[in-house]
Amino acid sequence: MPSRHQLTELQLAILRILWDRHEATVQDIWEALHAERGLAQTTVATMLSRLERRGVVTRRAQARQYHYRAAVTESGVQHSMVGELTERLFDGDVTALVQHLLAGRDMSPGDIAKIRDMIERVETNAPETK
Amino acid sequence: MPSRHQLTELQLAILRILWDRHEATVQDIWEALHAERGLAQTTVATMLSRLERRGVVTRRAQARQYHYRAAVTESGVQHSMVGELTERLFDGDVTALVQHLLAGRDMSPGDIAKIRDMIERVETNAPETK
DNA sequence: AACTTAGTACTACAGTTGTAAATCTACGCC
DNA sequence: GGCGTAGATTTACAACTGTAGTACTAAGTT
Repeated sequence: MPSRHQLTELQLAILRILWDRHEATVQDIWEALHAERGLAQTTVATMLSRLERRGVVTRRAQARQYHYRAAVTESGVQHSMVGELTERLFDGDVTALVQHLLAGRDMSPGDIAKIRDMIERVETNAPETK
Repeated sequence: MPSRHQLTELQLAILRILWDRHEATVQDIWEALHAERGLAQTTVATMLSRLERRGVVTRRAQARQYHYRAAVTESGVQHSMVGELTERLFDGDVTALVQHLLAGRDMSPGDIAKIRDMIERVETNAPETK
């Protein structure tokens, strides 16, 4: 089990960029973010340093600049954060989470149909997977 | 849309208790929590005061004691927290979240079957709900 | 060799959380 | 009517986050 990731919105925004382009400098990330958020470059740099210290990203110095990479995978983070939420809000019951999604007005009939198809596919391909 | 709830593990633990019993004193909550967490009563009291200040719970004085109630519903919190997570991790795509759940090893075949049934029920009862 | 400059590191600060000790206060009892 | 006490309020503090200004440093430029 990979370590529990507890990441905030801004931290995730940064990670999303790193997942997208595999490697990026403070500049790159600042450019990608500052339109919507109007952050200073130093803010982004500070965040990246802290994430590096925590082991969430890695850096590599090149030509007077750091090049950052995500040290955690997107699906790993999804897994641990969804797991955490399921634990906290639905007492670990994944079906309760899905039930909640189906009951709310968050899904269109199209979405539901899509999920039905996904399930069909899963059950067909691995009907007996323990 | 109800306000965005951003609640931590301990805050949710407290809310879970309030949701369960509708109303509780600091004592009650402390008793329910201290076995697993070993918190001091004042810690619980501090948390409750802060939650009250934030409007997450309400209190009512009675016989030299406060009686607390949740000011937010469980499904409301679920809704906003799941929504937030879906936004942050799956770019708002609920089906991507479900896909993630189906792809991971978080679900047993029984869970999947259960979900299939849920969907069937939803689609049968409200096939044309816009 | 001095100057500019780009980029990093250091410092700072307010707000929140988890944690709890210390203190205040009103009741009920002798 | 003074006193113990149960519960609330106040105060405290370290860690983390978001935010960013300031300082430092090495590279290239003249």
